[in-house]
Amino acid sequence: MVVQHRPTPTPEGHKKAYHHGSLRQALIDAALEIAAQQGIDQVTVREAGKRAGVSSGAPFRHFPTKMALMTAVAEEAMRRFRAEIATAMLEAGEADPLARFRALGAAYLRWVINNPTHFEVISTRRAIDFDASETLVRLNEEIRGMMVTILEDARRTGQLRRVDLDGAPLMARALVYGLARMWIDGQFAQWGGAEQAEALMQRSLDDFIALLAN
Amino acid sequence: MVVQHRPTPTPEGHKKAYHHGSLRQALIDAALEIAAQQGIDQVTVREAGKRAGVSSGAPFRHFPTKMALMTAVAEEAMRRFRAEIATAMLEAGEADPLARFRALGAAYLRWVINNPTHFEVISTRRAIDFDASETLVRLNEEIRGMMVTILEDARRTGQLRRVDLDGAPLMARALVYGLARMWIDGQFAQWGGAEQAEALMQRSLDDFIALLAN
DNA sequence: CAAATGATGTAATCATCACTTACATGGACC
DNA sequence: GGTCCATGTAAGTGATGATTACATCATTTG
Repeated sequence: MVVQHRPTPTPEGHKKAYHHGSLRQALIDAALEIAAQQGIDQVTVREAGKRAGVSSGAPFRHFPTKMALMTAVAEEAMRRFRAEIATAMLEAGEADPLARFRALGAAYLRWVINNPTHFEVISTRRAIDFDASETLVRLNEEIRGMMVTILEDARRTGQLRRVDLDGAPLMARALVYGLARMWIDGQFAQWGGAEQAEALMQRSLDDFIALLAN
Repeated sequence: MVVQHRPTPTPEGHKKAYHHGSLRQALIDAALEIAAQQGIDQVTVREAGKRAGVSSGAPFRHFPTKMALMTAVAEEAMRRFRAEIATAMLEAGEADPLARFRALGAAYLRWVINNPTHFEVISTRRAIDFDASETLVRLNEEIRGMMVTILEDARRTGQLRRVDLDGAPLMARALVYGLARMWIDGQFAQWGGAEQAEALMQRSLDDFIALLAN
């Protein structure tokens, strides 16, 4: 269920307050929930309002358009996505660059498999106004930067084969993004469920790293 | 404008016929046109009917739902896509397998860049019922089959490095699909227009082939 | 040839959606 | 206590997918 956000929790038995308290966040949470449960196209402003316990017009006090709401949803999703990757990077610690690259790719793909519709929101930019959100642009750039830095490290320590510095990051991004989108777009369906797909993806990642390695 | 399909052309001066003649194909063409001009989400059954010169209810005589219309649209798009790739394969002729693989990838990516919304229809399966269409399943499998065959040839002739037979095709697909979707999803926007994006993609393809090659 | 038939169109209608407008509520500040 | 204003409600607008009842006309058939 949707978590009710109230800075001053209503005591038991009190009648419903006219003002929600933190409707904005409640709407974002509700939209994330609808997306996860029923898919991105099933998210409606009305339903988000309903789950937050307000009327169909109330959300428009906080978001001028549905796209603005979905953009806020994307920011929340992107924060979670980046957090998962950052955690994996911390766990990878001082491993060699290609091992760190593998950890990053694996964390990326695992999050996508576990949160397909949330990844769809942030990757397919159809429902959001990506460039209007500094947060989205920054977080996206941070994730890209991590990958570039790792591959630079790999090159500096002589782990990379004969690919120039510009070539490897784009290739790596395209591969990981391609695997992720193949999952989102249902092109892994015939190969079984999430576990099997994740295994195939990680194997592809390993194959790629084997090609990259010196 | 939308081409009017009439098996028995109406003589000049005649009043408009009550029956369209080939409304089904006209609707598909109209939907393709709307998608190309205004994006996939702007396609409405009403507008497709309007461009075909019929009322808003007429399309439902030929397609039970909007999804059925979009599935037919996807079939037409997929036919064109496969035709472009098949032509490139013919032109590549008897070249060595990796050169043929490059030609396939380049043709794939070129078509995507020139027909972004049409590729979006067939890759993002959100608006269509992919599995319900034998045509879509077959054409998709044909394209995938071409790539697998080429990479098998490459392996047989000793062109491939140390990747097993299962690994290379998935990696190759994911890379090409990833580049294509990055374009569709607007992740190449900061790097310039279509020409520059195509150059970057083909360079990535070349880098990948260099890694694959023995 | 003329009537029956069925495919294919129209017009009107419905429910749902994003979004708007007019008004109601109640907390914060003086 | 009174005023202001952010935030909510209720009702309504126009677009859309889809349905229904009816109109038209090509084709078949006696």
